[in-house]
Amino acid sequence: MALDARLVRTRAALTAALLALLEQTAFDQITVRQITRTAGVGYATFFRHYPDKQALLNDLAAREIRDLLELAAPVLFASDSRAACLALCRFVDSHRTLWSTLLTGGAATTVRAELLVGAGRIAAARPGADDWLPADLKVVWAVGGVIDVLTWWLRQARPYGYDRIGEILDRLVVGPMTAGPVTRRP
Amino acid sequence: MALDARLVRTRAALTAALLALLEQTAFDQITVRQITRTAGVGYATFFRHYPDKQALLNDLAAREIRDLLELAAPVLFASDSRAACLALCRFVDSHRTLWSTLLTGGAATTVRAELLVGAGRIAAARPGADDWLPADLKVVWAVGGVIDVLTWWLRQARPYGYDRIGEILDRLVVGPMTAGPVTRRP
Amino acid sequence: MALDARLVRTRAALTAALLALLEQTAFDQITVRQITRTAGVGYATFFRHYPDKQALLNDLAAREIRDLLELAAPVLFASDSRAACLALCRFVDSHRTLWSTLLTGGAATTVRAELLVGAGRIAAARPGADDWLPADLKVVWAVGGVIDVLTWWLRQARPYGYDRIGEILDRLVVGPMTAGPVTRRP
Amino acid sequence: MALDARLVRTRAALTAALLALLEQTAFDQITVRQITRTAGVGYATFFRHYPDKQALLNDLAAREIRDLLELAAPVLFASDSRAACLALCRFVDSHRTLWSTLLTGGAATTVRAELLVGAGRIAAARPGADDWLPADLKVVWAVGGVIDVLTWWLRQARPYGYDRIGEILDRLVVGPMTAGPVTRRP
DNA sequence: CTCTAATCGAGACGGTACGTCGCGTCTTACG
DNA sequence: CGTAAGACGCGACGTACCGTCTCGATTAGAG
Repeated sequence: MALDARLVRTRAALTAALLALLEQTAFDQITVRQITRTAGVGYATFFRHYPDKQALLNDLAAREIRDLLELAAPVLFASDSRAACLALCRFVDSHRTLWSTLLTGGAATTVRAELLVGAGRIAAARPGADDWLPADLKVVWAVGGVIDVLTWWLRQARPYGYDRIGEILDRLVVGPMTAGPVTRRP
Repeated sequence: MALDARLVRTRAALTAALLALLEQTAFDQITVRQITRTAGVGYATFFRHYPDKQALLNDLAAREIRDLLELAAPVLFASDSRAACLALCRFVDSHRTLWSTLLTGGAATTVRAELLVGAGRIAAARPGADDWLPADLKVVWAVGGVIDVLTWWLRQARPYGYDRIGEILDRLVVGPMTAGPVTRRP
Repeated sequence: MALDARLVRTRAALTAALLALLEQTAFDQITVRQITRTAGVGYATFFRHYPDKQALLNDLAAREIRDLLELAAPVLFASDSRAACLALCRFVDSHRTLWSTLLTGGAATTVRAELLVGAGRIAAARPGADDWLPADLKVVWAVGGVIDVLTWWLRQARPYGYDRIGEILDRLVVGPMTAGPVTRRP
Repeated sequence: MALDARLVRTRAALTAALLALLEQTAFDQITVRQITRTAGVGYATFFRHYPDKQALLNDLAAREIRDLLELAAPVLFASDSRAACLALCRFVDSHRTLWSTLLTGGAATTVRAELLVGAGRIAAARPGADDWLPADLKVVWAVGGVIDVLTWWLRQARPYGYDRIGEILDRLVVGPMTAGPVTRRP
């Protein structure tokens, strides 16, 4: 059952190498050779663990995304959306470097797609009330909005506190979905 | 002043070919050879017009994006945001195939980035009131939201009317920026 | 009969340009574009005068070679071979730059072949006595030897006088063909 | 120390392929793709072994030329020049196909240059007596003469025996260098 | 503590696409 | 309305990377 120690070590090295490279370069521009050299691993060894580059990225992202979605799901349906948003931002804040890489680095497209799929699956399981907003647009909207705000946040040099972003998220993303028709400030 | 007729013809052929291919394949997967074959043009000829694949896409996207932004700009600042949203959607609707390709095809990332830059430039020229929402996040948010909704829209098999999407846009994107703090429906 | 004046001018320009370039570069490395630019002539114009690069070189070389052969022929058959050799060298000396280019530049192979053909034709017309040396080898030998010596001569920084080379030619090339079996110096 | 077996096999295949093609085509007209296809080797693989076409030819020629020069050197300096010439011709005769390709095929220019360099190096090591014939001209002359005669020989349909050519070589090339001033047959 | 099988490094290899260059043709705009 | 300029199709170049493969050389973990 327990995996060979070398196996674990090599995969960790590859994952770490990809993350390191993603901080500098777009995913598409990274070559397998760069990854293996950075990881201090033989070139062919890469393919003994992953069928290709994309598989490594997926493996890497999938784990984190699964965790994030467990926190993000309530954002869509929670009764207390503000608390949910705050929890979400606190999670991202505590994995700041990783998520910074995932969202602002070259993997953004993959992560966005992966998140959409995950969120869609969750939403499908909880059919919401019939609404002025189609259900799947709701998902696209929520995921897109969250990613946009988080990406912006993680790009800031002196970042805002997670509580402030949580509040912004709540107002920008959740608000208009639950709120009634637009009402202007006086 | 007038350009050589062959020059115009070739560039048009290349642009059309790329668009055609983008409907089927992700931009990164398209090869220059596919483009030139589709365009009925010699391989090397491509490089006499564009330094590389990306340049052709940029050239193609930049034109449409410029037009779109002239319509989209008011969305951020118009007093009558609903009318602005409707105009925006009507424009996209009347170039449906093209924008469908640009947003749902392989060029999405480029178009998003390009739109962000353009919108950022416009926004910078009009310093808004100091707000609970940072100015650049506002831009990211608005552009991201518009793209997300439009992308979803263009992906629908039997699309909604542009007027309905315009209203959704107004409520989802513009609403929370101009509205006061979240107010729940009773 | 009289050729168009422009025609003559263009051909002269092309010929001169090729010669100029041959001083620096091997013939194979010279491009038609270089030639036309150097000649101050449109690219396509080249092909209105010569079917390709080689044709220009042939045209250029053929004329000089014809002249040279009229002097060189006697070398093979003259009763006074020394005088013939001297005449040959005097001719080359008086066209030193041109022949320097032809023999030490990139056209050497062509010139050698062209000379062989010319000399062969002359030799065929004058069937020599049956000999220990096959007639066609005689031609190859004589032409090769003359070219080798001349090439070496033209490459010298401070060249020998043409009279000295004439004498060397006589001893090296003509001597063994006319002389009896090898006789060593005591 | 021992080279990878695949490496050896591939290089041998490439060398053989080039030789085969050289029998039909001038070196300049041969493409790397022809070579690799003939060798049954991937195109890019060629460049893992040789920086370009010329390098393969050099590699191929250099080996044979080294062997030849070890036999040819005595021609210049041997006391018994006739025996040396015979040995030289016997060597070429026993590698007839290869040398036929090298001298009468498209590689002639390269081989001639390569031979000149090699012979020059050997001659430089043995400063000869001060002579009426400059030392370096002597080398040019000897190498050129040997090549001319051998080339002619190898081109003959029904070739002369190597002994006859050896004698001719001796009389044509060696004779005039060692003999005194020209003496005519009575 | 050994033995054996899994894992590894190294890198050659067949492919495919790249972007460049030169040839020789053929169209075009201009004088 | 003819001609110089140059766009074009073609195809070879040399480079880069992919994913496969074959080598030995460790080296982990079961006996």
